[in-house]
Amino acid sequence: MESDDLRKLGLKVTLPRMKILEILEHGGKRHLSAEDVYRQLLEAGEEVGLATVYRVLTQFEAAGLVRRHNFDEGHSVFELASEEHHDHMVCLKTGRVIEFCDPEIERRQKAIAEAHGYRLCDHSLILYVEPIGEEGS
Amino acid sequence: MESDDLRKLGLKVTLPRMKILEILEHGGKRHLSAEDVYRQLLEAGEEVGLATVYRVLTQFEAAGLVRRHNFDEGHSVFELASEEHHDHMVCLKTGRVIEFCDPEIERRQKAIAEAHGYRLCDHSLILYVEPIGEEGS
DNA sequence: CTAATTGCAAAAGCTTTGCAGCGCA
DNA sequence: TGCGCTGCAAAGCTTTTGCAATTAG
Repeated sequence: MESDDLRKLGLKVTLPRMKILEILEHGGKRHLSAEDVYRQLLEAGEEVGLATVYRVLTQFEAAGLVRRHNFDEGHSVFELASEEHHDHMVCLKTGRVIEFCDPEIERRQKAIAEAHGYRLCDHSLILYVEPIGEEGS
Repeated sequence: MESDDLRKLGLKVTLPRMKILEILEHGGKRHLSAEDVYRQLLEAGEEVGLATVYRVLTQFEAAGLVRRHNFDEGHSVFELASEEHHDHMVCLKTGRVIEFCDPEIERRQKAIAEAHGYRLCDHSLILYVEPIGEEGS
C-alpha cells in the first residue's frame, strides 16, 4: 500500500501525494515532467495545483523516492527511483528514453574521481542518439 | 588573430563578439555562465547588453566554437570548444570543475548506443564529487 | 547602402514562494 | 485541535524576442 510509503517518509497521506505517486507508478511513461504529471491530474479530474505538483515532487526527491533529471529540454523530468541505478539514452528524433546500466562505466567513474582525490557522490550520464540510417543535419 | 575566427564562421566582426571571445579565452575560468561573461564585460567598462551575450554565445555554440553545459545549477555554463573532447567533474563543496577524458568510457558509450540500434550523436557525463574525508550531510 | 547586429525592455518559460484556508492525524 | 498541506496568485530566474537605432563590409 502506497500510503505506507508516504508515512515512512514522514509525510502526511494526502490526496495530491497519493495521486501523484500513482501517476509516477502507472502513468504510462517512466519519465515525466511536472507539466506531464499536472496534465494527467487534470485529465483525471483532480483539483491539484501545479505548485503542489512541484512541491510534492521536490519532497519526493528529497526523500529519495524520486529522481530528477535534466535532459537538454529546458525542464526537469522525474522518475520513480528504482532499486537499481541506471543511466539514460535519449533519442533526438523521437524523444524516446532508454535506460541502461554499464558496470564497466560505473567502475571507471569511481576510479576517475578517486584518482583526482575525490569521492564520487553522484553522476549524470546521458547519451543523445539517433536511429541508425538517418543523417544528422 | 581572433577576428579571423569570427569571419570564418560567417559572423561580422563586432566589438561585443570580440570581447566575449576574449573573455572566454582569458577570463580566468574555462566555464562561465552568461551572467559571468556579462559581469566581466561590465567590469571592463564595455556597454554590452545581457541579451547580446546570450545571442552571441548561442551563435558561437551553433558555430561549434563554444560548448554549452547544464550542470545542476539552474543555468547553463559555456566553455570554448577545445580540440579534444572531455567530460566534467564538479566538486559539490567548492564548485570547482575538473575536466577529464576516459577512452574506455567513450568506447563503452558508443557500443551501448549501437547495441540498442542507435548512433551516438553526443553525450553528457558529469561526475558530482566531494573531497575525500568530508561526509555528505 | 543594406543587411546584420545591438540595446533595451518586454515577454516567455519553468519553478518557487507568500499567504489564507483546508484537512490529516 | 493544531500543524502540515494545498491553491492561488504573484514573484524569481534564466533565457528569448520585438523593434528601432546602429554598424560592419
